[in-house]
Amino acid sequence: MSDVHSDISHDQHAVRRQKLAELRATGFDPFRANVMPTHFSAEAKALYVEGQDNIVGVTVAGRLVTFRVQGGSSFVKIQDQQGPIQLYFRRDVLGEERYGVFKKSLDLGDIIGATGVLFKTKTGEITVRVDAFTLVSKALRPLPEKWHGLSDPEQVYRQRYLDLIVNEESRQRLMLRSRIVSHVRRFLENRQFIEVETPVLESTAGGAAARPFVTHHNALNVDFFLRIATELRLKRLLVGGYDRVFEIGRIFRNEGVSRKHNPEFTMLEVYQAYSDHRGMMTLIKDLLTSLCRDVLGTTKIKHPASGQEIDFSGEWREVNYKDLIRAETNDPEWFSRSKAEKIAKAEAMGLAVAPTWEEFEITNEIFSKKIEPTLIQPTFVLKLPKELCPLAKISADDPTTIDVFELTIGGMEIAPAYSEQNDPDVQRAMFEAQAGEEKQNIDQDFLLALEHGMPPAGGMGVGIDRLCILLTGAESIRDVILFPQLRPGSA
RNA sequence: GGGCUGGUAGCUCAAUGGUAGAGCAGCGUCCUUUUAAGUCGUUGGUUCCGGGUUCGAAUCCCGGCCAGCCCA
Repeated sequence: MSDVHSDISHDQHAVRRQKLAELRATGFDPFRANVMPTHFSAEAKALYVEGQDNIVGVTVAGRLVTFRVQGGSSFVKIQDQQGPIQLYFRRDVLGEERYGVFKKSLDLGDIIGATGVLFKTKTGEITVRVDAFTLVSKALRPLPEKWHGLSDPEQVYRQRYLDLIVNEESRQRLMLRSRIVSHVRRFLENRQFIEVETPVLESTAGGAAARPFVTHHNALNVDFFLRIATELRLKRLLVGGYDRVFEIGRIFRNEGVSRKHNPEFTMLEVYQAYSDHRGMMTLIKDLLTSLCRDVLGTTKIKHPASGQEIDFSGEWREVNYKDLIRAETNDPEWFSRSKAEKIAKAEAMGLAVAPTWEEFEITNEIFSKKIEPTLIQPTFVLKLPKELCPLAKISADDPTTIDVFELTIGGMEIAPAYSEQNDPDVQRAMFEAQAGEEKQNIDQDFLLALEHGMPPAGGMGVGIDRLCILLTGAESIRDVILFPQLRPGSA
């Protein structure tokens, strides 16, 4: 090309558009073409019979991710949902014209279908020798580099599709999340739990202590809150006679983002009539060990933050909240100390506490900052102070604590569970104590439901995102959420 | 919200006040079992945005945007 100004070889977008235009000029439009694959990549490879080359025919389809041309024969790889499969193109099989189209019109990133027969290369890779191929989508933008992949975290999150194409680790990790959620569903369904869906838009946001998002319904002209928990809805279903019920639902909390927090996240809540928090301990242990066994294939997983190995087999530690506090403060009389003494000790331990804090908040600061991060192996923390969970039953042997556990693994709270409060009068009193001046925020309709009688029940919440962090060895919640929340910006 | 770090070619990264480079990708050759294929040649830049200092700024200063980490 003699005209310097028309040289577009440096502009990959323009080059690809030109290739598309040239294809269309021959009467072929890839965006009007399609292919009917007979197998996914892994399925196709599984059909190969050792020593039986060029017998089994398949049609596969996927994105071109490697491209190695060597004269009259070429190896490429395409990738589908199940991973990559190698294709082998030969000039003497395809003919001069089609082989020319293959070499000149296709680019990395294009989506193609190919029909051919399976064989094994001399290096032992099961490969499709291509008899025919079709371009079914032209990629007008180049893929990120094949070796280093895509590592800019901003682009990984904003353009997750690129991350999924080029970073095998991300693809596997996010696939694993789908399998984890699927397993949780099957596990609970096998135990007669019923999956339900409850409203995201609520007129009072209850069931947890968190700041809600507010939105507006135009036709009704009222504000709604996005739910911060599914608890109060699911308990209404216990009243309604659904004895075992669960929801895997998106929860919204209007708080900061961090390695462990996304403003919208997924929570499993499970309620089982005639059970209690001890029953929930058995349930969560069975659930997690079956997840390890059936999905991960191991009961020992690496915990990158601590360098330890978390072992899900064997007995799980059970320890009372108050005992952990007494040990950490080295003070058997901690719970009878004055507020001033508690503040002084907490500050001596390097914690920032404000004089306006309640005593249980000071104590809980010690738990969440000093103790929780050290609980790497699966640990049931039992008998929490009653102020921390106003929806649980008071312990029979200690009226300052409640019948709950918090399952902590890898230094993270994974699952709190309660013996659910079903006394409507006690529940009302606890709501009122918690609400203080904000009595209008009390969910009166929930209290009405309790007055109709709720069976005794165990209930549990499981943070699915945190569970996935743990089971996939991820370092951030953003790595187990397909599209994590970011500030609006252009990709 | 505060502190620290970063933003340079499509991607991964160099260039520490003096002509912005490399690898991969792209473009043009050679090559019929490759595995980050190889080979010869070659194009490509609003250095995140806006000001300022300077003879001269990717680099120093101020402001802003976005991201990551830590803290609240």
